[in-house]
Amino acid sequence: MRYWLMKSEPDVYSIDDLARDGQTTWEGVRNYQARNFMRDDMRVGDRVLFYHSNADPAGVAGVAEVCEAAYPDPTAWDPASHYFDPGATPENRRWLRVDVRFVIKAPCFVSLDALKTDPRLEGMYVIRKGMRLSVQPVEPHHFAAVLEMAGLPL
DNA sequence: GCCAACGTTGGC
DNA sequence: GCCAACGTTGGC
Repeated sequence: MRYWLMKSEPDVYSIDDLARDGQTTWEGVRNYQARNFMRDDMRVGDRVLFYHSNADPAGVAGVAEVCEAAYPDPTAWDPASHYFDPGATPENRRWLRVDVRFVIKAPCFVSLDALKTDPRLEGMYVIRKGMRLSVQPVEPHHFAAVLEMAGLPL
């Protein structure tokens, strides 16, 4: 099993929205590196740190699980979609999405500041300067440390 | 809302 | 293939 961190703006879709819905489609990824991670390395059952970005505070708000592996994202060739990409067509679909299901909300929200100050998390992608990837792999020992900080069992 | 850091685009 | 211009991300 692999571990991931996925960013969502809570004003758009928060951990509480996922708890309510139980499951969601992770559409709108428009970065090739993030897409390639989903396409090449993300599998059903992988665990995901659900991260609130562009939030006050930003940080890890809960855990999700991949429940459907990467498949084409139809919003890419839908002109009415916010995520429409003129370069994508039904012939060259370009972008992918996955489905994730709710696992648990963190009893203790783990702020970005807390992530930055814990020495166990040295080198974690999300705390690197300028790291904007919305889908990023997480080392198993980093994942375990974040779970502990969140007050969650392994 | 500001703006630094990045990624993408397109002219050449 | 370079690189300037532009758009986006996301912390603050």
